[in-house]
Amino acid sequence: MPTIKYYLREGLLPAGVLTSPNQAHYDDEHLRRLRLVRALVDVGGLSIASVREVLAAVDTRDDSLHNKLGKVQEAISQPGSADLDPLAVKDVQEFFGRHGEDECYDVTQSNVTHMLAAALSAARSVGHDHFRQVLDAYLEGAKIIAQADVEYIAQQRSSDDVIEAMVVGTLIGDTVLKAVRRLAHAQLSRAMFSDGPGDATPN
Amino acid sequence: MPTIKYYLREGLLPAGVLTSPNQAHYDDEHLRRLRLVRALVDVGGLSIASVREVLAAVDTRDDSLHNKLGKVQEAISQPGSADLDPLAVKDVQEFFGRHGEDECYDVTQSNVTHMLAAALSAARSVGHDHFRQVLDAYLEGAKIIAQADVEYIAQQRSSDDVIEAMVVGTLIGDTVLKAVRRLAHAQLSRAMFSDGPGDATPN
DNA sequence: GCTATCGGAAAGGTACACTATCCATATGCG
DNA sequence: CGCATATGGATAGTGTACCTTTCCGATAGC
Repeated sequence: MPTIKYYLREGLLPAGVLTSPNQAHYDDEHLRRLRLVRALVDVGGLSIASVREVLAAVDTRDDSLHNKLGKVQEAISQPGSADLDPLAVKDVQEFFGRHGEDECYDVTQSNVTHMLAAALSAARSVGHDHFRQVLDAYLEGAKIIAQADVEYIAQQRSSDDVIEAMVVGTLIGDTVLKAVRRLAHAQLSRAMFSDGPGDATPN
Repeated sequence: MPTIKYYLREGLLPAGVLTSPNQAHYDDEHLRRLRLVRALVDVGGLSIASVREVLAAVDTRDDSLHNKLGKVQEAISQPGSADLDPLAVKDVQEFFGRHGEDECYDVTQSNVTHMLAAALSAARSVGHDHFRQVLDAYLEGAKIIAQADVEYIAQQRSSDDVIEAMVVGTLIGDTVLKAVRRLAHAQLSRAMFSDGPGDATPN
């Protein structure tokens, strides 16, 4: 309960309707919003400041759906470290060139591309400059996943629901994907290294 | 430099060889380890405590490679919130049943399955109980991605390098995948909603 | 009229990741 | 030899983020 007061103070939740100077009314929409905030913080790992940004983007009224989706995507994608290895930036540009994306993004401009470059930069710094080899396969897998995401989002009725489903699907999807990818790793590791059953328990 | 001292204190870096009471020697291995720690913290988003755990698992000597990989995977997979929606647990079990994984994992036992259940639980709590629809497609995409990961890891020479590549590839790969998935989202959104060029810039 | 509760504001607390200071030793330079 | 500087090791302090507690005045309900 004190946490709710805190979120109200931070502007993450809209104030309730004051029925009297000391009585505010909160409806289901408030509860829904609260749970969304908790999901963003707990599962999405977003900071309070990021959540505020996301909600602001979600609540924007006057914009095309595509643009709004883009803005929300930026808000839910926090950039990595500030200083990038120029070689990593080049890796990203080459990757974009390979897939005809070079005209749509400026690597240093968007949070998403910055995230990608920061990750490859980090890989380079620990001696894994060949990690970029996996990029094409990642995109191939990501396309399948994104297709499912889009299909899921397309089930929503209102465009407000589309936006919210996009936020939830992207952030919770990140975690789901993390877990599923690890399951796939374990499956492959089992297939490759395990001589028989019995030593595949994770503990 | 003060940070290095801090990491030494916290046991994240091995102490240097004391050539004299006030002079310690650090070699390339120390530097490599330091960069690994930085990558885990900065890109992987791991806490200092988690990094310590991961390094302990990495430095374990007496274990089969497969088991060691399993232990390291647990260490780099922090579980979600403690209380899970039982329905979400059932979702995960059904998912496992569908893919013949039901014998290999106890949902509440492993960090990875817990992560998955926590994410689906969060989805349910915000009214997206149908998000589990995407699971099968996620696995399909994840298999392609995991295949690339395994191929990358298999390039390593020593089994120590395999373990390290697995840590780096998994954690940095998480971020890379996050970014690539968002790119795929944008691509699809562009294809679906954009009437023409010009409004596809993220800013 | 009396108590319990609520909204709102301000101060306090906790956890984490550093960072700064101190001190004794000891090395390198003149 | 003597002295400034640097180093390892320990202790204490800093900054940030996310809550939590406390207080206050007003009112709702009995």
